[in-house]
Amino acid sequence: MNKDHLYLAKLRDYYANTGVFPPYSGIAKLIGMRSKGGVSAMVKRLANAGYLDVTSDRRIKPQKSFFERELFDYVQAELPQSANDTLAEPYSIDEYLINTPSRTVLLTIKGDSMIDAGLMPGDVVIVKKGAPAKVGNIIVAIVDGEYTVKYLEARDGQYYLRPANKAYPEIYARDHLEIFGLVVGSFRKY
Amino acid sequence: MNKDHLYLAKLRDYYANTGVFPPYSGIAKLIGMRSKGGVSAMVKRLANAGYLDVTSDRRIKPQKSFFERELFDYVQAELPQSANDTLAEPYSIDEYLINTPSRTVLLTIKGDSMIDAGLMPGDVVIVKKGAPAKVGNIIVAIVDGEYTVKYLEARDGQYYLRPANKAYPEIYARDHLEIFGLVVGSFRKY
DNA sequence: CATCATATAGAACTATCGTTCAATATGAAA
DNA sequence: TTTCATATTGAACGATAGTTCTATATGATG
Repeated sequence: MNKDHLYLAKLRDYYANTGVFPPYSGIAKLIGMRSKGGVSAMVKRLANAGYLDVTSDRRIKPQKSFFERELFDYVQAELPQSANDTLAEPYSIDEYLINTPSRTVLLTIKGDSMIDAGLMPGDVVIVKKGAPAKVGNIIVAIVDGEYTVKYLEARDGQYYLRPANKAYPEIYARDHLEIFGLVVGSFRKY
Repeated sequence: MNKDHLYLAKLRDYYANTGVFPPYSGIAKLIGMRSKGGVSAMVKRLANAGYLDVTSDRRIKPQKSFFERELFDYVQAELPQSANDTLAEPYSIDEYLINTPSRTVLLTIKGDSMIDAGLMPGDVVIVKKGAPAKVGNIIVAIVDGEYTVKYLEARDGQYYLRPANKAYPEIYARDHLEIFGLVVGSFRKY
């Protein structure tokens, strides 16, 4: 068992903070090595394992696996903090939430009209532009030139928008309901 | 008026795709300059403007402003226009939500005890292990060997757990309240 | 304990990086 | 147009990066 996962953890923290990797001498200091040669070997191992990529101009590039996180299960609560975390699955948040980057847009929730759907003011929703929406889906519609996040509903063959908050009225389009995109996810930072 | 904002745009795109900056010769090619000297000057300008930072070991580091535009533009730029969307790359949600990967863990919400806080069953919370928690924060505690996500509250100098759902009772620890970590964010997929 | 594979130390080496500076280009203001 | 400030070119320079190789350390396994 080698210490590469420890090194990887430090590299991840450093990169998350700075957005850059240090030079090999700096990495050595960071992970507690004394030689650049050792770093070079370690980087190659992490590259082989799919976490990093070394470009032709000798720069370290993070790969997908570099951003994977551990998804814990409730069951594991009793388990002591073992070094081996085989029970936690790797998980990439961006990959999980977004699969068509070019058609995907982020939008910040304003107001509490969707609060019963768990969308609080300040939450960011992930919107897939032009995706087909069904009744019951949360969508982004354009009403009076403004974007609105609401449930898409239908009555008597006519679509309308329903907020997830009884304090707000349902919205009926005059003639045509303009749908901007489908809400496929959301996130929030405390 | 100089072209720095164009250069910045290209650097942003490149960085969003790769997670790294090219060497100055590569930047020159990228932005259509013919000399590294010009790049050097341009980088200094962008650093002065607060977008970049040049470290003592001559590495280019993105600053906060470097990422600002993307979130901002996504929210606002989309509003007036509806079709014009070549400003590609989504900024990394992962980067936004997580800054200490090694101490960060994901946990799936079970049940609706935190539903008034906008945490629905199936949502994933981002937990910073061992982070200091204050009263009013949402935390992950270990109760009877299971993870529980609740508000941390205090009464008469004693900590207890409060669900965000009136149908659930408050939880008082027998002797010691074991806190696993602090909830710093959450996300959800529809 | 001895053996073997792998990881790290350390130093020497070369490529390449970013800096610098003078000359030139660009472009706004008068 | 002329003037003036700023941007860019291009080449030379020194510094430092990462590679490489050997020796040593580490640590697992028998």
